Amino acid sequence: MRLDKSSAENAARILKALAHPVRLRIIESLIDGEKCVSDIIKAVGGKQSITSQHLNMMRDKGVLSCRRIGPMVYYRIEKRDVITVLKCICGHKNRHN
Amino acid sequence: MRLDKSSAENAARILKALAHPVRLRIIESLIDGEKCVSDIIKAVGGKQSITSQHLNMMRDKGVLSCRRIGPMVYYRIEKRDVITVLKCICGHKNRHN
DNA sequence: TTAGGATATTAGATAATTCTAATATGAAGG
DNA sequence: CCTTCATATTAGAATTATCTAATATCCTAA
Repeated sequence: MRLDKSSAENAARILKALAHPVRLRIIESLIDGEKCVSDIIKAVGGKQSITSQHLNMMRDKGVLSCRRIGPMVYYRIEKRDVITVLKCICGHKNRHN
Repeated sequence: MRLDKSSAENAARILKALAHPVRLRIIESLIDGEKCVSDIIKAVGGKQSITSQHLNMMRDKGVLSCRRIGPMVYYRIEKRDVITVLKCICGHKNRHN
């Protein structure tokens, strides 16, 4: 795999962008396609401001991207690998490894 | 996928356990089998105390496990999924998504 | 042009991580 | 017993993440 210092930092940055329960749920809600912010808020059930901050953070890290259509902003998953990561980690609620 | 609040928290906990460059490198160094602490330290090139703290932290979260043989403690990957996560995230140094 | 809905930004408080340096423990040989 | 090598633990400082609440922006219809 050859994980030199800077690739490790890069990978860690992406993983940090995922490592929050609300952010994971946001990603899950976007698996089947883009959604506008208010729909994301409904899906994850959080406050507007916090959700917006999480969205912004993930966009910064390249995990999500967005486009505006009229007054709404639609977010979608840009780094599709995170879906694999999510599925891989979530298959393990009750298993031991 | 059905990511309820508590599964999301669980998944986030594991991802947090991975989301650090040194910890990723520790995991990489353990892919091909268990290693004692001093060999891990050599492999990742960090300080003894910090490496020990990271090892301990990942053991706490169930990512690693260890056994003592004489004066040495051997760590190994307990949650093999993290290898998939690592490979999946690391394949993307230069790709755009 | 202004009002309202949709989203973003900000500042500051609180909490969690990470690092540092020092000290502690544990095993084994002499 | 002591010493030494291997590892763990600790306390506190420094950094970074998160939440809160308030305010700002952006778009569109009237």
